[in-house]
Amino acid sequence: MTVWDRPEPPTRPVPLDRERIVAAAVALADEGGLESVSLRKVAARLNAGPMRLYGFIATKEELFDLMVDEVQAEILPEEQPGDWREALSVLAHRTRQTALRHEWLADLLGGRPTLGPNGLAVTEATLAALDGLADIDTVMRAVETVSAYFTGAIRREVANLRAERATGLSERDWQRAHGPHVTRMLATGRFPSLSKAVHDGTDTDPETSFATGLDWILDAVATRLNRPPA
Amino acid sequence: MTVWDRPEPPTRPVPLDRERIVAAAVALADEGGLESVSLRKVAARLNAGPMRLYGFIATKEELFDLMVDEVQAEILPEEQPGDWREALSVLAHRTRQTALRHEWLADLLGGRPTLGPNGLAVTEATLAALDGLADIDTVMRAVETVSAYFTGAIRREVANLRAERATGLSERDWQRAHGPHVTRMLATGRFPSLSKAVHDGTDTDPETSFATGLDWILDAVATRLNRPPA
DNA sequence: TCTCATGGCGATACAGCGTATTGTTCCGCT
DNA sequence: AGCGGAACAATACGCTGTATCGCCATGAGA
Repeated sequence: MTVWDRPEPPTRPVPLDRERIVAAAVALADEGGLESVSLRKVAARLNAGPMRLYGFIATKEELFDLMVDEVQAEILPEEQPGDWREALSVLAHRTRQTALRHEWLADLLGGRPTLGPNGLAVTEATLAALDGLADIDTVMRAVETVSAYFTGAIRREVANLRAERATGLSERDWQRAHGPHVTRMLATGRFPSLSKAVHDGTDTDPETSFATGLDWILDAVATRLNRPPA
Repeated sequence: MTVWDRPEPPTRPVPLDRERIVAAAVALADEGGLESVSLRKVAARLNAGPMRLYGFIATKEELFDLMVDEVQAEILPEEQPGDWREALSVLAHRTRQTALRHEWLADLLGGRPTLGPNGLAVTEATLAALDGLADIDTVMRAVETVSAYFTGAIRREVANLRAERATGLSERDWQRAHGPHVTRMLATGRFPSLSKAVHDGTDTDPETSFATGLDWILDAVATRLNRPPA
């Protein structure tokens, strides 16, 4: 019985690990959004049956948690910059960029506490930026305020982006884009300030808008630091 | 053939309308969260088949939009208060309270543009509070910043609330509550600032935390107003 | 070297989902 | 009186997350 007679041993299935699973899930989400991530499709990408995944995750939500943690690795900058303000600003902007690269992240951002290694690292980096510049409680308030801001801002930005994509491609022209409905509503005269804003407002690009709001908030933070611990 | 002989006409089904549909959906969501809102269950509450709903909505997402707009009615205060700062503050706090009454709102907040009548009314009220106090673009930046903040803050608050509920009921004790995982991670020494924060930080109640961050931001807004139009 | 237990894995199954399609039934108009 | 059309119900399809079960390859022990 030579080698040639013996059949190859039945190919043991490619071993799986969380890394590969999460990578597949992220790829799917990048291509078709969160809702096109199904355990079946993820498994299929790895030539496995759906049930195989349950050795590594207990629930679909857990997979989402892993996905979030995975892309949070992209948030941390290579090197921490010098002053607290730049550090926070960089973290915020990198979070935004990550969310624009993985739009589904916007759906998950802030939805659950991020306790994974990368999530903790991001939190650590944020806290570290302000470490020693004020009492702990002030620091925490600052961190929470800043991150609440960019969570919300990113979410809205992505939401608007999708809405624009859905109605056609007009970036300008709220009115014509969002269909006659808004136009009609504004015409009722019940929303004078809104009408004025829509009519006269300059169309600021999202990035500057994001940066401006962030700057305001960092200003506010600045005034609470440095102030001696009373 | 008297009335008594004639059988009652076959009970025509109770007429449906969006209001009743949305009310049923909101009730369902209040009881069991967003994920327990299914078209079948909503319809069942109204003694109807699932397909009946499609006369009033085209898609489940539309139902969600209607639900959001419905509860946004709870945000508008009875009377607009005097100064811009209080107006914005009240709107933010009322949004928060609404989200605490309807936790599922946190899942939807900021997820899609709110173009319904109540949504527009809320936007109008927000813009109106600042109307005339600065050039339009500054006003818009302010509105967006403030609402990005409270969107994010509310989301996180609800997320934490759920996490606490899930792990048991300990409000304090991050560590023991979130299980050994966080404890172990902190013990690695890779997150010094975070450890310090968890260890030494006072446990601020969510409402004050929310209010404080909001105040900071309103301070920041204040410094951009009043400043004469250059 | 043979045997048996073990544990990973695939298949199957189930209940539920959103929605398309297809009947059916009744109302109001001509 | 009869008919057109709309409102409504039933059925069906493809998909979902997950529980369960039975198999079979592998490694340990005799």
